[in-house]
Amino acid sequence: MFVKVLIVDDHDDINNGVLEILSALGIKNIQQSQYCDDAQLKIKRAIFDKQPFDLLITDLSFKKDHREVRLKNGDDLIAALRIDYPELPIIVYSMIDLLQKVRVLVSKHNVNAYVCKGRKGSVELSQAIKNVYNNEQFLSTQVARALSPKTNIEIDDFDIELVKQLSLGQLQNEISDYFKANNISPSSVSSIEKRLNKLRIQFKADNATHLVAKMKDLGLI
Amino acid sequence: MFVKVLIVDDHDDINNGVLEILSALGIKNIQQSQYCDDAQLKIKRAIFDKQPFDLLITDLSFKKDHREVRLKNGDDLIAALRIDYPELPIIVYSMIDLLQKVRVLVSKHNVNAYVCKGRKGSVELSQAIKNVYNNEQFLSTQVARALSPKTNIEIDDFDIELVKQLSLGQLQNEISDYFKANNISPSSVSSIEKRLNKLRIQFKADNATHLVAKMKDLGLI
DNA sequence: TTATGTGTTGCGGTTTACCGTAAGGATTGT
DNA sequence: ACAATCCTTACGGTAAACCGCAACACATAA
Repeated sequence: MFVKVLIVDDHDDINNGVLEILSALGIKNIQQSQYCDDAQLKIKRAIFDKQPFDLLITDLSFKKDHREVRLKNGDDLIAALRIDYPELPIIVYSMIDLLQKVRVLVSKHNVNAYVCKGRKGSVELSQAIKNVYNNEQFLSTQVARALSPKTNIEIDDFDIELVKQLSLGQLQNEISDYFKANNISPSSVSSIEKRLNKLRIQFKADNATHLVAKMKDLGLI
Repeated sequence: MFVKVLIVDDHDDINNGVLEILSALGIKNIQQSQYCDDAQLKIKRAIFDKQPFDLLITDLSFKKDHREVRLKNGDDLIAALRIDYPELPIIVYSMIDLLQKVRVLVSKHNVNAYVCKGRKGSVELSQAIKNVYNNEQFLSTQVARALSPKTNIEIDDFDIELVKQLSLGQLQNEISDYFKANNISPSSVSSIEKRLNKLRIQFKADNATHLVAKMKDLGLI
């Protein structure tokens, strides 16, 4: 089993909960961080000390507080770590159960497991740890279909960016200018209208505001 | 100290975390629920059995799953309980740190304490339990100012309802009709425009879509 | 090569949002 | 009672969103 594990979660009680799960699995050397910046430092330092962590369990959402931080959430942390340590086993333990999120983390950042906090969170986390130790992937049942090929990934990064701009109060022609300036294609107002129309149909939204609200609810933007 | 306590939270690890805190305070009789409906039943049953709970600690957000539920979140549970048991001490233990939320729960539903999950969640929860036992209120520092009178409660239920309708894709004249039908005043399109304008200025939003996005981020709608 | 489909762009017309102004009604204070 | 003020409503003009149509570019397949 894993020997040295780092838990990163800003909730102190979850931190403790995870700690218990690890203890139950016989893992002795457990460290915790409530900030992503700290986590990154600890991992670097551990390698420098020739006693690297062999598993990272991290949340995604971190509350802002008085402290200035560089890595503001788990996504940042994972992205930063993957540059230097592509082989470090990572388990995400998060409340977020969006397929899009899982997809990006697993396919883009090679996260080894994605466990959703919830009614059976700790049971699943325990299983995930065992799986990852055996070089197997683990996904919570709610998000298991994230990677199944039949899932229509009809909406792409362009769509996300487009709606995000809308949610920031940008007008369609402002978005068009923005896309032109950033070499994002298509960029014409007409194309933007068309995409939005497609998205409105897809999400059964009556207008742009409705669309933004729905996509925010889904956590897509 | 309290003798019999009910914890309601759908996250099993938090449930365990809270359980530990209670144990540390010497509380022996602790029960848990992962569903609000169950919690309500347990409380009713306990009274029927002449062994009522003397403290409730509950989350607000509950994930949907396969089960049909009547009380879909902590707000529902609290509202339902307050009808029958206005004296039951209630501590809310939630991730939500919105002043508006705290305000409603404390002033409208007489919640005895509001603790935000976070970096010091369990420490604060422990303190909250002690306070409530001594008939004192407790609010996490992040939301303590929720009840301070100087907090401008400029936005009222009308504003919330208005923006919520917008987020549902309703047009301004549809909202006007809706308000007329439900005897909500003011109801004219002109007044709706004016209110929205006020809100846009207040929230520094460029247009309705932007406003909805911002208010959703703040959890106001 | 032509044909066919897909995606991008442009344009005109209609609807809705946005903004200022002004009139009428209700409330408050004197 | 009166005036001052605030709130509600109506209206008109402009900007933006929405919608359908058509032209063009590009790729793929017959």
